[in-house]
Amino acid sequence: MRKLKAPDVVIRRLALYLRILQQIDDEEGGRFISSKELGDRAGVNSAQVRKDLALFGEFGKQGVGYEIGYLREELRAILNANRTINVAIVGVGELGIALARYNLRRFTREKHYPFRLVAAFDNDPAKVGRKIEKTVEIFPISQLPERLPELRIDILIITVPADAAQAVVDLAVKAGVRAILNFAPTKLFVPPKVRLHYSDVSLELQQLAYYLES
Amino acid sequence: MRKLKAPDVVIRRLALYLRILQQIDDEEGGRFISSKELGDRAGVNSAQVRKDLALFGEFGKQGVGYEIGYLREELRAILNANRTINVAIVGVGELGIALARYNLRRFTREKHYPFRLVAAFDNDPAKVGRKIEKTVEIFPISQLPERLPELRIDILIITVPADAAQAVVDLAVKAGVRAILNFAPTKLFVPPKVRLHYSDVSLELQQLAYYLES
DNA sequence: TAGATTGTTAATCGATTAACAATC
DNA sequence: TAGATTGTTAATCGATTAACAATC
Repeated sequence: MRKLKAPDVVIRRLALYLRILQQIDDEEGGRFISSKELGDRAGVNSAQVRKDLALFGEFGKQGVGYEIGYLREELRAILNANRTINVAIVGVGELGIALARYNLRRFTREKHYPFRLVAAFDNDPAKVGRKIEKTVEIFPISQLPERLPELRIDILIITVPADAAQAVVDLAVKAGVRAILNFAPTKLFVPPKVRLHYSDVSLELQQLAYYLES
Repeated sequence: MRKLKAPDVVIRRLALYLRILQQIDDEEGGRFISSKELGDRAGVNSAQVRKDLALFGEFGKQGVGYEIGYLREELRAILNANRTINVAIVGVGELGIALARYNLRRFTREKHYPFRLVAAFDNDPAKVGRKIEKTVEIFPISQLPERLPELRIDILIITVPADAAQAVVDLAVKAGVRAILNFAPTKLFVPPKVRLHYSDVSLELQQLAYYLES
């Protein structure tokens, strides 16, 4: 039901609020936080904090604010951060390996990090069959259709070259993938029910370049 | 002057249009493109394409469309993609190295790729003095203030751990940095004249997780 | 010329912020 | 109680889309 109403930008901010609450809890252990303070830390207006939260329920007390531990758990539930999310990477190049290790390290070290890397895929015969950090097996991309349901992969990270990305995505969509994070610098096409986000470093750089003195 | 009027989201789309035009030019070599077709390829409305471009001039011909080579050069000029942009990376961990190599490779292989990696910075004595791919020297972070002007660094990429990022940024700001791309999963504070963009993988994953079935 | 497409104005849509009664 | 802060409605702001005269 909630999927119907909340805009994407609100979900992004909820994820940010959650991160902030987890940091506060770890470091300070204070009990209540006002929308003003949470907003300041997140860089948004306090009215926006209250409005974002109000889309999902009433979590605060007038005159007091939000109980930090309670709000944190509510946000974890809303964002599915209270269960393990299985992630796989397609494309075991430099970036793929860097992201894999980054993810493995955070999963090992942080008690609440929900993203577990369960597999990697690549077409290079020299890579297939090997493991990343002795734990994550590398499968051929052709095995995506079987492995996706078998390993209960929730999110697929795409780090193959741009000209290979659409074919990978087509295969994954046919196998029923629901969420994709694409690092390839190209637009991809998926059916509406599949969630697709982009992370595009060279587009970011190009955007920043605009603001330099010419 | 142009810095005054164009919203951030327009600049992002201009960078996308430019990428598309460069691809078309490389592959097909057609002469004109309509706002309809460019919009379809970019995933935006044709009126939006025309409005975005109209902020910077009149680049099209009624009844015909936009001459591809001409529009491409105009966009390259607007976005500063027609000159070399010097980039440096602070934080030579997995991600930093992956981004460095990725950038070096594209600079070598693509004739119009404007981003050149000129330096890296890290505090690990085992890394300082070594080079990435035999070309990019690693300096201690303490040398940021001298190297920034000396190497004419335009954009700084931050890949240090979250708890070290603000100190790095403070140092860079004092040394006059103008644009920063931050990969550390934390909010950073900079004066308004400094342009700061974020690339936050775990926030993206958390956002995607929301859309999964609970 | 007739058809197509631009540049731009007007209409719509959605998101952000201000304001305030309710209430802890 | 008095002060503070929520949840929510109303006002504002800005971005997107539709429409169309101008014109290639």
